[in-house]
Amino acid sequence: MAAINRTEYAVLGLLAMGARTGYDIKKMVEETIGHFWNESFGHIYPVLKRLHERGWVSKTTEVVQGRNRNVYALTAEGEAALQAWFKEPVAPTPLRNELLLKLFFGRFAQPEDLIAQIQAHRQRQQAGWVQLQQILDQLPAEAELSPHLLYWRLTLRMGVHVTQALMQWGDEALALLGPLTSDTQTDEEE
Amino acid sequence: MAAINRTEYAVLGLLAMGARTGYDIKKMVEETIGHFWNESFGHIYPVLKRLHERGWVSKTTEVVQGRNRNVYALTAEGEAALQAWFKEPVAPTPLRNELLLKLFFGRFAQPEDLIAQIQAHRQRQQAGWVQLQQILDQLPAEAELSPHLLYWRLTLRMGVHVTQALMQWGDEALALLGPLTSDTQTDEEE
DNA sequence: TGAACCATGTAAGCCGTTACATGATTCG
DNA sequence: CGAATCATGTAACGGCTTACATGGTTCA
Repeated sequence: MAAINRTEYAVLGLLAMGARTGYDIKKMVEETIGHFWNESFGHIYPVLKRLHERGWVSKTTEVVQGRNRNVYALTAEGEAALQAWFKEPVAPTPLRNELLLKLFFGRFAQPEDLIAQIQAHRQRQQAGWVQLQQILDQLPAEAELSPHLLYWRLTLRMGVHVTQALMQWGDEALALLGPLTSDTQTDEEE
Repeated sequence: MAAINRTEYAVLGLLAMGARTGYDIKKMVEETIGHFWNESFGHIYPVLKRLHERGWVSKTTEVVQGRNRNVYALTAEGEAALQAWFKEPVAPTPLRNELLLKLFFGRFAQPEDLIAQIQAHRQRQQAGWVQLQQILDQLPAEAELSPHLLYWRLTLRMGVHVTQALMQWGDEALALLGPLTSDTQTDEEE
């Protein structure tokens, strides 16, 4: 109940950054914050509606070539709400790490399955790392162009740090589980 | 829809580890997997009911001193389902990192607010790190007692790796944002 | 012509939390 | 006696995704 709807702030932020329509917002999510945030149409449109009712965004319906298009923009109230949000502590996200859950119950699994899980995990991190590096390498090209760059780099850097840590953990975990081949599972007294 | 209910597997796993009642499960969540998983009564009881209807757990009602107590246990089908789950790839968690969201829109914030956010984040990580170390230090004492220990250590080690990475990132971020004091915000053309 | 993109929205439904409701026992 | 713990469950509600429904434009 007290849970603040974070989608609202993602939408406000993207409108501040130049998004104009619901469709725009969805596209920008994918192109920019997609590495750590996702939104679906089914949520964006109702949120825009609610934001409008609350007076945080203005709504103008443009008719472009027979088609209707709803153009939204931040109002002063919306801007103030965004400002206030920056002062708000981040809402604790419910913890739910399925890999750790599987691992925690690892004693009931076949070691091969666990090893496969960790290897898959390591590969995902590896792929993510490569992608992050590519984006970071391309960033400086358009530097100075946008005052947002510093902040974008910051978010990417968190990705790099965490991804590296997860790869290192993966190596460590595999080294620890390596000795356990299928024979170890066989001792099943209680 | 295709999204598998992960709570079900958390419940199955905890029953395999000795939990007997809904209350037990909730308590064990807090005592063991609480660092990366949480469950509420309001979800556990319905899940147990569903699991029972599906035949994955057995249900026995004990009457202990006038009180009713529902004791659950894994059935063969439940055990098989748990086994199968270990082979299943982890379901991708919807990404939602509010700190990164705030940071990404950082250009619209007062740098002081962002710095405060990162400092708070760093302190949370620091506290978490200390806690993890304490748990890890106490673990070896009861080593050999439980075949689960290896796996528990693995989950704790991921916490250590990630927490360290987040602290390092925090330091880096603070160093980058430090130069930006309130004067920088003042240039507001556009 | 068909695919991809632009564009908007609703409905169904699960996931999950919080609050509510109840009541016994144990321990300080 | 009162707090903490054991114990079970429901109701309300919000968050969010998926699927459904629709239709125009652009480009290969």
